[in-house]
Amino acid sequence: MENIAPALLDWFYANRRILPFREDPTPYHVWLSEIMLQQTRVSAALPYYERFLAALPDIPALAGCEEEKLHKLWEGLGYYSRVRNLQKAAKIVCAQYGGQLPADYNALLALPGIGEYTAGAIASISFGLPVPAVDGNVLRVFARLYNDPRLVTDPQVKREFTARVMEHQPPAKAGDYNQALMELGALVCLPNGAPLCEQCPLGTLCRARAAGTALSLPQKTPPKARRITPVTVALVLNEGRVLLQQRPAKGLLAGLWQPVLWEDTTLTAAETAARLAALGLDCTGAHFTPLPAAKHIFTHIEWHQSGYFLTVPEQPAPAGCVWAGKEQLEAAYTLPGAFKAYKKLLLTKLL
DNA sequence: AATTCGTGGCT
DNA sequence: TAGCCAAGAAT
Repeated sequence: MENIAPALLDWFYANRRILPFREDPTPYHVWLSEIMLQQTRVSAALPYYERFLAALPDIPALAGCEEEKLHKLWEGLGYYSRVRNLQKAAKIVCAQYGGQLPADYNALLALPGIGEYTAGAIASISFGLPVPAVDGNVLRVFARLYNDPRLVTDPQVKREFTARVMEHQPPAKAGDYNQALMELGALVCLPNGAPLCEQCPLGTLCRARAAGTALSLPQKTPPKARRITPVTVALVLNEGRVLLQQRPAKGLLAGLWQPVLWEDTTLTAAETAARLAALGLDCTGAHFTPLPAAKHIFTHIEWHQSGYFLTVPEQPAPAGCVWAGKEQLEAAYTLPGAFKAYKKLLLTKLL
C-alpha cells in the first residue's frame, strides 16, 4: 500500500484539536495525559489534567504527594491503580533518573503503569523517538485501512498491525504520525456507528471503504457478561457526620473510602443492625430508614445497592472507620463514583 | 491467555 | 433501555 503519512500529516496539521498537553508537551505532561487517557475520553480527562498539574506541577512534587491527596485528585476518574502506579514511577524516576523521565523506550516500559502503548506515546511525542504507539484508535484505523477482519484483541494480530503502523511511520515525525493516527480515529474513523469516510484523508486508500465493510470493523472478542453483586449500605450518622470505612488495599476500588457496607448480600434492617453491632457500634435507639435502591455498573460487575440510614449515639469510630463531616467528605476522603447516589443523599443530611 | 481493574457519554 | 467502548496495564 502507498505510504499514508503525507496525506495523514497534512490532515492532522489542519484538523488537530488544541489540547493542553499538546501546548507544552514536556515528558511529564505527556506522561500524565497518557495515563489519564487510558480507557478514558479526552473530554472526561481534561479537567482532571488541569487540576492535577496545578497541584503537582512536576515529578518531584508527584513523588512527594500524600496518598490521600493523590486519590482525591483522581476521584471520579476510575482505575485508581493508575494514579498509584504514577506515583510509584515518579519515585523511581527521582531515585534513578534525577527526576527526569528517561528518553528510552525500554526504560519507560519498565516503569509502573507504563505499558507498550504509553511507553511509545511518551518516547515518540515527547522525545521524538521512532517507535509505535498503538492504541484502540490505531487498531481501528488499520483494521479498516487494510480491511482486516481478524480479531484486533489477539496479541499476535496486534503485533502484525504494529508492524504495518511502522511501515508507514516517518522516523523524523514519529510523534506527529502517532498522534495523527489517534486523532483520525477519534475524529473521523469513528467506532460505534458510522465513520465519517467522506472526510477521511485516507479515503482513497481505505480497503474497508472500498469493500463497504468499515461498519463491521474492527472485529473484537465479545465481552464477558457482568456478574450481579447485591450490596447493602449503611449510612450511619451522628451529629452531622457519617461513618466511613476504608476499602482493602487490593482489589476493586482499593484503599478508597465508602459508607459502611457489605457485598454479596442484601440484608434486612435487623441483619444490618446485627452486623453493625458486630463491628462494635452502639446502635441504641436507632431507627433504620430504607435507602432508595441504586445501581452502579462497572465494566465487569453490577452492584445492586440498597440499605438504610440511621442515627446512632456519639461514640468513637470502629477500627478501620472514621467519622467524616461534610467538609471532610468533600475535601479529604475519596469516595468512588459508585456511591454517587448515596453521597448526594448524604450531603443533604450533613447540613 | 484470560481476568481484573471505573466511569460516563453516545446510540 | 441496555450495550458499546474510550490515547491500556497488571497479573
